[in-house]
Amino acid sequence: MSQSQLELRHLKTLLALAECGSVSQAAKRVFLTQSALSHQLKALEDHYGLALFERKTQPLRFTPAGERLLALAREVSGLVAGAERDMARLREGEAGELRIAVECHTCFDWLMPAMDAFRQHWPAVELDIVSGFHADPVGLLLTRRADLAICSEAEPQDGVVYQPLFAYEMVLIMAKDHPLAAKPVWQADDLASETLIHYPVPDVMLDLVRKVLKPAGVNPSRRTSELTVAIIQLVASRRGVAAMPFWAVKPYLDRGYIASARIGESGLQSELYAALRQDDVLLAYMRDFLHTVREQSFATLPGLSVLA
Amino acid sequence: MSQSQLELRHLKTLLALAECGSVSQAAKRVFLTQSALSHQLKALEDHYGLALFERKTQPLRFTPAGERLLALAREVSGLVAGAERDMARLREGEAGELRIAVECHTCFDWLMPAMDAFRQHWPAVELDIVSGFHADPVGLLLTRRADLAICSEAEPQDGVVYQPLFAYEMVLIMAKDHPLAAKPVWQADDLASETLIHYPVPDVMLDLVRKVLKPAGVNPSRRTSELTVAIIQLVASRRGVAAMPFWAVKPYLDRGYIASARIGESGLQSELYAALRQDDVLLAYMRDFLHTVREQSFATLPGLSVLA
DNA sequence: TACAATCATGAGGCAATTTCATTATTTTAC
DNA sequence: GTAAAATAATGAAATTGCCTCATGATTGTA
Repeated sequence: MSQSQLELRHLKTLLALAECGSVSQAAKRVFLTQSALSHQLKALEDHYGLALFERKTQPLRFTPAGERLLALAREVSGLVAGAERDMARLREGEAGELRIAVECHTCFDWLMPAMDAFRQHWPAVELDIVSGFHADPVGLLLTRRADLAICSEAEPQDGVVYQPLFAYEMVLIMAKDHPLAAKPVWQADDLASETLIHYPVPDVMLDLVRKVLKPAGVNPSRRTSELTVAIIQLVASRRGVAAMPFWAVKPYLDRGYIASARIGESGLQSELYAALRQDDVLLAYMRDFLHTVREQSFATLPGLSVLA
Repeated sequence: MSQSQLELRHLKTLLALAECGSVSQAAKRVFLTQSALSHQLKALEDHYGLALFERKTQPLRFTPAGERLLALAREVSGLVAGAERDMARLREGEAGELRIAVECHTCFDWLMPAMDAFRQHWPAVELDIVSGFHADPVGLLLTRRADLAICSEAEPQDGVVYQPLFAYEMVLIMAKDHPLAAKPVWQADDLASETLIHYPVPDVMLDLVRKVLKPAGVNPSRRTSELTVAIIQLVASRRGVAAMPFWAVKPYLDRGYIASARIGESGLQSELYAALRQDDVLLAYMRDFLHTVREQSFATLPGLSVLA
């Protein structure tokens, strides 16, 4: 019967729990085991003599007591984050440079809000996006034309460190009245007679082509577009199909504009890493930026999962 | 090299540190050893890579980094306290009864502000003071005419529990031009030819008489007054001397209205306890009231010390 | 200068938290 | 409806981290 008092650790757990809707998912978010969180939550409930949430539902529902503690967690976590930023600035100064190289188009969806938040917190750090879509963003790091690169693979390289951001599933989208719209899982062959719509980037940067179509020897006809919304429009108008992150198309799926399918039996998983120069890993504003990206993304994008 | 993150425990330590001005005093306030706090603070400084305060001064001075964390602590502690009150209300309900029996006049100095704060937090609890100064306030508890008694000794009694509040020193006050005004320590004999001014209560409730004068067989002439300010006036006008809590007379000492002396070599220590019925010990509003009293008193009264 | 008070430090003990392994329960799929 | 999968609870073992103890260093004071 542990009688330990409330700690910030507990509040962080509650926040993760509210965002994930399940104990096991929340456990991944705070890098602990499901068991640890189960014990921790039970200890909290014992401490206050109150149930904090109903376990029999999915996603779980908080009780009024749970809601109250959750409200505290929300109030406190912002204050703590602000104080810790100030501590970092006191240690390392206010200024710095953060030029970001981006390799994927959809990244902008989550990058922009994160950059906006970051600008508020670190007004003296020069924040930039390195223009163009480079096939080798990591090269830009070493030649000091960028300070941070967003990439989908962590290829070991001297002097470069990869920090996991998050993982998500790429889904195939098609018109609602597409003949195969009801098929929940598509295989490479199903795409043989389709038109594939994608961003105008080299094939190596298209996971669907590189990981699925090429290995299967399937080569559908192509069409490109720069803008996500334009691709959605083309798909809805039966001009072809496209592979998109689930979180990018969920709003359109919910409104019934298009249909979606899983790619391959176990789905096409995508991962995102931030690459930094080894020397910059400990920079406070760098760490804070990555933290902001993760926080914001998990809070706003549906279907994300934690990346080791 | 501990890398543990910030916890509420650390913030509480910083608050105690700011109020006490020394690590060892703060340690008593949070019921830990000086060593524990020293380790804890060092861990914090290591964690942020910043000094939090200068140890070479008395009272210690916070660095800007320390001030920043202290500010966080102040913001957060209020929020946490509020949430924990709400949790208690959720568990036990809003209402209750809290009738307080008081045995000493000066208690009102700290009791009133505490009661005001409490009323804000527990509007549905009936808060009262049991009128008159009873020689046996604990009796009122058992006959259910009071729910809490303030007393200066913890005499064991069935069904009654004593909770320590705080300890302080009683000092002798006299006119500034009193012949013995420069004497730093008075003994019982020094009072033989004085007039002792005190509240109109039985001798057993006067620590000076019971613990010092009676054992020494000294019996000075007396004069009584109901009001603290009136007693101060009489003392300043050379009508006699009085024994008062240090914290009650400090403002007058600072302004030079009167002089003070220690009573006996090691001073006359007074203690205050709250007596409750055993059954009420776990009542949330009761615990919160006692907590409020301690917090408020330590924050506003000078020279208090912790009571085991 | 010595003494008292305060603070720092390292080692050791202990308790709180985490993990592991397993069982119970709920949800999903067929 | 049952089987399989996912999720949560539980107890025991292990680890981690915190606190205390004992002692030495430092600061302020008579």
